[in-house]
Amino acid sequence: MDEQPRLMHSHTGVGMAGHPGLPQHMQDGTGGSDGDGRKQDIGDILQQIMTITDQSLDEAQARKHALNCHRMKPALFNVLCEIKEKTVLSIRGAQEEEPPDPQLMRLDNMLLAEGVSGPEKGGGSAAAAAAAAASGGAGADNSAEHSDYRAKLSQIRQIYHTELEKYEQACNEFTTHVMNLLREQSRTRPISPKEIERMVSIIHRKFSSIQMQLKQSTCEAVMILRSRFLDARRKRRNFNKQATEILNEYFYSHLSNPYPSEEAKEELAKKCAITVAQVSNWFGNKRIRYKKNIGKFQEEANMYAARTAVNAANASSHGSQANSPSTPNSAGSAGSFNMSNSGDLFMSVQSLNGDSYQGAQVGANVQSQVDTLRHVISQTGGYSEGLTANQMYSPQGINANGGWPDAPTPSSVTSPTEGPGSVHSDTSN
DNA sequence: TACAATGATTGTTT
DNA sequence: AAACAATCATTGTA
Repeated sequence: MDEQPRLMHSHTGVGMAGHPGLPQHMQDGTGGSDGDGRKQDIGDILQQIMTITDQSLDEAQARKHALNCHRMKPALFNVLCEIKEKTVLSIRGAQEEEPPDPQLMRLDNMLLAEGVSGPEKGGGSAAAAAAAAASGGAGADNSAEHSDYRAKLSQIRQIYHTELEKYEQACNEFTTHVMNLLREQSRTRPISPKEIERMVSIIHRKFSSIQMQLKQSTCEAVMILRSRFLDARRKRRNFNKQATEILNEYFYSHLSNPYPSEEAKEELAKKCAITVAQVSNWFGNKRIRYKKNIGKFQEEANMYAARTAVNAANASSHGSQANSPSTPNSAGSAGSFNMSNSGDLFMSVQSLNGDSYQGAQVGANVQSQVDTLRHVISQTGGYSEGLTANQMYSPQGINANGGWPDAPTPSSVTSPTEGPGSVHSDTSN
């Protein structure tokens, strides 16, 4: 590729350097035609080359100086530069364009997004927020983990920045060194400023490839950190007792249709201090595990049913005795709704024994009361054995293939009345 | 330490 | 898009 220029360098270099010391017949160009003479000249030149290392520094400097002062030197030098420019640049010109490396851009983007590069504080908190969102956890109880995560991240960040700085410094040092060297040599060797620039850009490219390795390993470290700290599956915490109770109360009081609407989920999430997604997960898990082994959950079901029944009974008796609006817990309308539907409620319960019961056609509040009262009946009637209770629950709640009846969810049918208020009244206490 | 319980994820189905 | 089913990984307990 650059064989030609290199040959030219060495040739001209030797020729020029040896110029002051050449035999006279070479210098005035008279001995060129003589074959024996030429051989002799070449022998002389070789001899000079061989002894070049024996020269003292002063001697070399003197030769250099003589060379620089030669009257033909500037013109000749320019010509050499020109020739070199043409050959070298035309060869290398093609590969000059450097398209932005997509991988490098990807790494840069990721480092920026993770808060490793970019502004210190904003980046860090943004990453932490993103992490919080990704993990889907409640902000309050894993803030400790997040601070731990942030600490580790800033550690990575610090290493990254010191390394990056080191690389940059080394790159600059090396660049200036090479530039000085080239500039120095350019006085005796045909090196144009353009070529120096080119050399610098080559150096920068080399160093940036080293930087890319640094970025890559930093990205890997961040990914490992993320998976370690933020993979919710690894870091899961059981919900606290209260949250579990709230969820279970809702589940067992809506046993025939345990599909909370979006509003209900939001309300539950709020009450349990968890996310809506977690509520959905919980209900998904609960439904499937309940269905898989109803017997196992019998005791739990009875317990929650009894508890909710007491609440329901209290509410009913209060209503019939004084017809008072409601407890402070439940909104006035919800309370009166329950009250006014108490008649329907018992009708529904009566019809429970028949096949005509259609959960979807009954208001959700009524439905929850029905679910509750099933348990009440099972308890007060002395049906404490699992088998009897199973007979109470499963035929209505779960269809032949094991799923819940394909009834519309409360939200689609009764959301105006069901919503947060009803959740509240169902699960309060 | 083994095992059950449990929250989350993933892939499939509806 | 939501639900289901299977599975993973952690937590709690005997």
